[in-house]
Amino acid sequence: MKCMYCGCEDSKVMDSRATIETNAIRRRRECLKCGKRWTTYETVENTPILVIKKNGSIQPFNKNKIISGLIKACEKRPVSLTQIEDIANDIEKELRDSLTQEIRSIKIGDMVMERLKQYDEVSYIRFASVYRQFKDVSSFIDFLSDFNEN
Amino acid sequence: MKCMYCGCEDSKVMDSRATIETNAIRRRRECLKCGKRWTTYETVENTPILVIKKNGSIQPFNKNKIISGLIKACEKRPVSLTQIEDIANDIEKELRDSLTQEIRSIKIGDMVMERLKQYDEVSYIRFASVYRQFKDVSSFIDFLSDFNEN
DNA sequence: CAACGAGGCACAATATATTGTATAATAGGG
DNA sequence: CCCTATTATACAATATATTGTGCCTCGTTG
Repeated sequence: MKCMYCGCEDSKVMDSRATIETNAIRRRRECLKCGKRWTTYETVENTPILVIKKNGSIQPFNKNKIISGLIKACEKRPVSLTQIEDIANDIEKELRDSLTQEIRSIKIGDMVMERLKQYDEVSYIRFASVYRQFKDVSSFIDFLSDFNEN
Repeated sequence: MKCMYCGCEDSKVMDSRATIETNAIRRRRECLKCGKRWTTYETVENTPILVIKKNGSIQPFNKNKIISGLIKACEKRPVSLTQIEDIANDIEKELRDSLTQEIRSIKIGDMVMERLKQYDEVSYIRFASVYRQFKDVSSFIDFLSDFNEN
């Protein structure tokens, strides 16, 4: 592996240990040229999560779409960015764990609502009212999906 | 490494190749028990970037703080989420490449302004005007830092 | 539709990583 | 401030990964 300091092409492993969950391997590497050391992690490939929108088109899942929607819904409300990130991370984790190939955008909309309700009723209601113009709540996530192309 | 399918503790490497940039190693693994295969990547550890706020306190850099600030500044403006992400990613990359230990929040504020100006003058001006109440532009990033604790 | 690039698969010879054991340093929690 | 968890470091014996070559498939592109 290339040295992250001098750019030298070769490095050797000084130590390698499994992490607690054994889901990753931590290695301590040393550059063969400059002798500097650094740490690497070997982790399972993050296969993109694909989302099927209501019109049938497919888009890669984008956590920031959820975050941006929640930021607007929670403006001036006691929901911190950290909590918003938690919600989005939690949803991503659940989607990855589900192992389902087909994830429908309607499902993601439901997951956002379900979690937001637990954090702040007002944001939840605002969330619903802001997007009242949509036929149903699930359309919201399609709106988020479209945000990319505006 | 643990099998991502059956949870078995052991797997072996079938194939390992350096990626184009030699910044990572891609391995093809096979579970010794269930025989299923998957791909892993060994990459350099993402060491947290630490930001020194104006009052001297230190916080980990959080890309989402930049994104959330830009989302508000670019509402109803022709700046897409993708472009906002590009700005934030570009800043993170520059910070990582700088190898500077000390990154002051004022610097990040400047970097955001500099890039936003290139994307959309109106958002840039709004950005400046919204935060006019602060003594100077650089205080904005401290505001973002505080968003976590609101 | 042909060309191309990327990824998956296989094999064999060689070089290198892994693992246990042990000590020290550091950061976070109580 | 101490206890604990995590990471860094070292060493030695053993097991395993790496690398070149070649072929196939799939998706993208001109």
